[in-house]
Amino acid sequence: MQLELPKALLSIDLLTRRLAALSRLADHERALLLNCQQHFKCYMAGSEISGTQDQLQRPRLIISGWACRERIMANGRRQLLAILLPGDLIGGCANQRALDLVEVVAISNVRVMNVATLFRAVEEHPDEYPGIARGIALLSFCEERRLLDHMMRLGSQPALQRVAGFLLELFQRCRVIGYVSAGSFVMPLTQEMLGNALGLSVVHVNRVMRQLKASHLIDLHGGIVNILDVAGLARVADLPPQEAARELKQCDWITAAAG
Amino acid sequence: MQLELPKALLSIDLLTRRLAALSRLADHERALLLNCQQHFKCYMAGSEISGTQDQLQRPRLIISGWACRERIMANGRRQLLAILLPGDLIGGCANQRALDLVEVVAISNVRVMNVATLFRAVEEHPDEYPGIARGIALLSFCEERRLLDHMMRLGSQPALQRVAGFLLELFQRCRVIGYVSAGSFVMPLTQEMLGNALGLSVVHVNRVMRQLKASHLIDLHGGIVNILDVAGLARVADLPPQEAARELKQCDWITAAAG
DNA sequence: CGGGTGTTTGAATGGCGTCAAAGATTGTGG
DNA sequence: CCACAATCTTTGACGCCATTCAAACACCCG
Repeated sequence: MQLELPKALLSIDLLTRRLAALSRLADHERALLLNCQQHFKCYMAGSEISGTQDQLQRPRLIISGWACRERIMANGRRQLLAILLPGDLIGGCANQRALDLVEVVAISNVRVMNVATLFRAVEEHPDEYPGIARGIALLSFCEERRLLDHMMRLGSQPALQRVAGFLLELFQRCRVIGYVSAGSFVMPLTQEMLGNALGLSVVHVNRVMRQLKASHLIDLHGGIVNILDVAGLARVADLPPQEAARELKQCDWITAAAG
Repeated sequence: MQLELPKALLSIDLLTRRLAALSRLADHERALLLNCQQHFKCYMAGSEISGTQDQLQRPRLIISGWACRERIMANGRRQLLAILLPGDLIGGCANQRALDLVEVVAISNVRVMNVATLFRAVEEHPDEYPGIARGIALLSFCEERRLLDHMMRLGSQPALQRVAGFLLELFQRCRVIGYVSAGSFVMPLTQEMLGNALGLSVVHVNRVMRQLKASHLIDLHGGIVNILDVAGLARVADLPPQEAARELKQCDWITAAAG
């Protein structure tokens, strides 16, 4: 499924894919994306990618690995507000978003690429790159929408549906970026992190996972999640079926390009 | 505390105050705000101010009354994502925010004012009205920050601290717009609505309120909340003291103008 | 091999939801 | 003005979902 291409091509291609799934890109826009290759940077799992202090957030693209936006309360509890996957953007929102003041931490080893020159080019000539501008705005829009979805989980759903909905979201997002094969994807989240994201204790996350496994909805071994029954999972998560496939349009784009 | 001024002056003054608290306004910017008086519209308590369908969200300012952004799950549960007070804006975010796709419902009777011409003027001549543009962006920023705060409550706090923190937020916001007198403000939220906002049952909201009253932190009669001990409430809500007074800068502006 | 980290399971406690029913409050019409 | 309905608040009893504590079990790495 993953072709062996030069690393740089693959990485910028990731952004091109995501943008193209959300917006129409002209040829000169694709060319700009290719020209904006910049230096990479790696972060070890657990290290801070972007802190609360950093005033000027440089726009960066996650190339590989998982990260999260996390806030820590005075009582010491951590809350993961969002999970960031390859193809997601950090920072770079001209009109400051509150989300950009939240600490970003690497979950697994993470490679990011600076996309400051790309952003500058688009900001300075917005009329020349309308497709990219629109795509970037939509990426931000999608993240905000996911944030609201997560808020609904935390406020109005019991543990089982929370976990089911969350796994489904991760599954669909991984599909979009081509990280799902045969219904499985690698999930580098410990159950403690899942708990911190979902407002549940480690122990109870474990129990719920067991329940989902027993219901033959998912399978889970060694950090690899296998979604056995998407529709069933969506039913448990209390999602309208249309909602469950919301990001599927992007997915279609990917699969068409791959086929 | 509330002077008897012509209604129209008071209403546009509300926006001027909020913007001035966040950004420096030049004289011609204040003049623009005065010139952008537009027709008002009233909504009965419980009616929908802005639906999910409305594609083109007109920017509107809440002049009086409370509203909320609410989403309803497939299982029928309501989740109030945000409370909107006089001086808050609905819609009008050029680059679509996901929040603007959430239904806005009037809690009490609500009067809103169309601010489309103001927004258009600022969008078409951004260099001419930098203060207003910045102020509007910051208003949106503040709402997003409150959204994240609320998410922290839902995900990482038990009932008592949730309610305490929420009441404190409402208190501070009411102060900023001059709706607090002698530590009290009118809160037109039923305990059921509080529950829907905080992810708690009506019954349990009631119990927690009783507990807060017994601790002499708040008093509550006939829809009027009296905050007896701000610091104590902040302690219960597990907020760092500095955080509790976060919007106080705006408050200072108001009190200085009133004094 | 041993230590560290993550997973899994049990038992006990408690926070919070549900059910039910009795006040309190407000608004409406006679 | 009172009567009545409707809505909201308050309280008790009960049960379940989820947390906590504790300990055993797996896995990875030096």
